[in-house]
Amino acid sequence: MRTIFALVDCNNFYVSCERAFDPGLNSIPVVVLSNNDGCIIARSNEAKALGIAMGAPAFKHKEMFKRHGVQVFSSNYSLYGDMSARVMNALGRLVPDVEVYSIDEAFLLLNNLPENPREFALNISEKIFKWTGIPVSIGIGATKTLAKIANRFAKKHPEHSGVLDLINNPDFEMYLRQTDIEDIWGIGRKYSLLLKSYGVRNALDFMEQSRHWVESKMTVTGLQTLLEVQGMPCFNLEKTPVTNKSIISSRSFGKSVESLEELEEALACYVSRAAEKLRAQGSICSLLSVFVHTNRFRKDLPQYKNHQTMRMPYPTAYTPDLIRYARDILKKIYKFGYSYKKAGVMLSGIESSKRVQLTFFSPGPERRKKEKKIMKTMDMINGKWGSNTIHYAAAGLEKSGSWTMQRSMLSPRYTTCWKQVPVVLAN
DNA sequence: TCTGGGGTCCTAGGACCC
DNA sequence: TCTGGGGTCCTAGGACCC
Repeated sequence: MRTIFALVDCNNFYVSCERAFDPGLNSIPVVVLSNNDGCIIARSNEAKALGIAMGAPAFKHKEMFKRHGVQVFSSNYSLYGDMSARVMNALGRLVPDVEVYSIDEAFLLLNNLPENPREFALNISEKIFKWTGIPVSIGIGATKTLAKIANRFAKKHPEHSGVLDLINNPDFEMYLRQTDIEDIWGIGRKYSLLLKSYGVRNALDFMEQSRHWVESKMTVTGLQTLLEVQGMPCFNLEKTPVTNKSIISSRSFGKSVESLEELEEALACYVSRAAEKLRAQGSICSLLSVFVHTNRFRKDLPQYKNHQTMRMPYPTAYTPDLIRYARDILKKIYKFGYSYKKAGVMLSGIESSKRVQLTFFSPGPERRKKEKKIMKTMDMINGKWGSNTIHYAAAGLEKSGSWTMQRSMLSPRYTTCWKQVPVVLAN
């Protein structure tokens, strides 16, 4: 029995989330910006048609936004996260084997279907739209990589009605020929330049290369991509969510920051968030890294960046300890006289909190128990009443420092905040 | 004035050990 | 002048992804 993979991808996901609650946005150009309203990270088809590039800095487009009546939104991650969960849950009701791959993508297995995979996929996409208001495209192939390729065509060409099945497709070679080398999943900018320099321009060219040659140029990961394009699965469906091996929390600042005190405050906030994620996956960590850097785009200002990692005396998920260590590192890498634009922390050396390797320095069982209880209580309160309901004073009492984010065009939290739930007036 | 955030995997090279 | 051969572990950096 042959495995059939499908990739479900939400169309222009963040834009579609905004549209789901504001139909006035349909058929006009819409973009969503990154944190601090910095870059453009999602575009409606109308915005794409205006030539607005993914990742372009928003400030360079202000004029054209105005000229073309582009609707601009700050990113609203509570809304997108919740809408994503709705889509994934809906998929789970329709198909037994679902792998949530990213906030807007899921892989499915479509083996042993009673009907034709394409018909089945069309039905999925219709139901998802009906239940959540989010339009999706579905690509079907013998491997994940081929399903990805199919998905691009399903999305780009309306004649497919949002679904393309590449299995036993008579035009298979044509689709591969029309797939640029850099559009293959796993082949990025660097490798596509290299491959093109050898005349390998599209997925069909790539498919015809020898395993040995591809491995010698692109290591085993490239070889896996080759086999996948040739129809041999190297990547399976991963149903169980993986625990992260590293957790990063970092932000660019709303305005640049000079003082050690403000950096400490921002870092304490990032550490709190990272530690929350760490505990949520039932982990503890033994390595803590801190980094800071100035604004690399300001060529007129002196530049500085640095990072340092420390191994803690014993693995922990206890926020106050992590804040303390982060502050120690910061003091070592902080230099007076620079305008800092970004800082962050990374937790690594992650292991399960259930199998704690005790060391000579570990606190006694009584204290560990107490720390665990405090964290559990804090996480529970913040989970119930909203994040940051209680937090450490080190993270700043007034969230008004110049480091806090700018989000001047934020839509309401339609689905995750009672005060902002949309109201329908009947009369 | 204004340029995101968060991950994974692989490899090479150094430190260290016997 | 000549200076072993393996093995492991760790880290930094590069490539990729969304």
